[in-house]
Amino acid sequence: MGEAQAEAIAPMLKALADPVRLRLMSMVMSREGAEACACELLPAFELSQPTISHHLKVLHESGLVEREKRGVWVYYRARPEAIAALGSLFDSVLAPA
Amino acid sequence: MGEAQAEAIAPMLKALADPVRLRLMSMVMSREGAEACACELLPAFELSQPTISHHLKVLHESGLVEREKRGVWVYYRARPEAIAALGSLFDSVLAPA
DNA sequence: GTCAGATATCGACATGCATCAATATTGACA
DNA sequence: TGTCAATATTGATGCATGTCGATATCTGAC
Repeated sequence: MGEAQAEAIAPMLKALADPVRLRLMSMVMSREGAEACACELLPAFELSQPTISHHLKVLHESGLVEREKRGVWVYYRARPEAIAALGSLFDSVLAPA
Repeated sequence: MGEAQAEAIAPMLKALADPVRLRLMSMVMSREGAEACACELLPAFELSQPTISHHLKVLHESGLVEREKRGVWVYYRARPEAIAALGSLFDSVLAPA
């Protein structure tokens, strides 16, 4: 794996490498259509609303989820391309030679 | 995914979520027997020896690699259990419902 | 237009992290 | 025993990050 590829993928791993964001991502993936409203996610944590908003922003900026505002609510949906990129990372890097 | 499981897996992702460590892990996996000598890894980076030693320590403490000293050299080998744990993470968390 | 609720941003704080130079440790060998 | 090479540890520094309270922004309803 080249330096450029490593620099490209590391941010996605970094976004997932936090227990809160891992659970957020898991919750999003488990919803119908891999989509969840921020209002459903917040009550699952004993953290402040700004903190959850921050974590969702990190997931969004890493490309793992996309954001869509519907009225007052904001929905986060998993981006299949990003998931696929992580999958191929495992195939190419974490599979024994 | 529960809070406990997230807290358990996040450190392994965190260990991988650095470009240098991702390349180190990739290099280890690509060697015969998924094992590499620290002396082969160091020259591949334009980083100081202590820095590479530090990154290898992080990979080791996360459980991704094991360490074996043979004479003056230290060999790092991938731990299949850890790789498998990451694989099942993707199956259970990053697969759409 | 005002109000209430959902979400985001800001500013601050403490902690963690990547990196290095300097030094210590370890092991082979003469 | 003494030296050299490989690796680890220490201490320091600058930067990133997780968290919060306070506040701002947006949107629908009245």
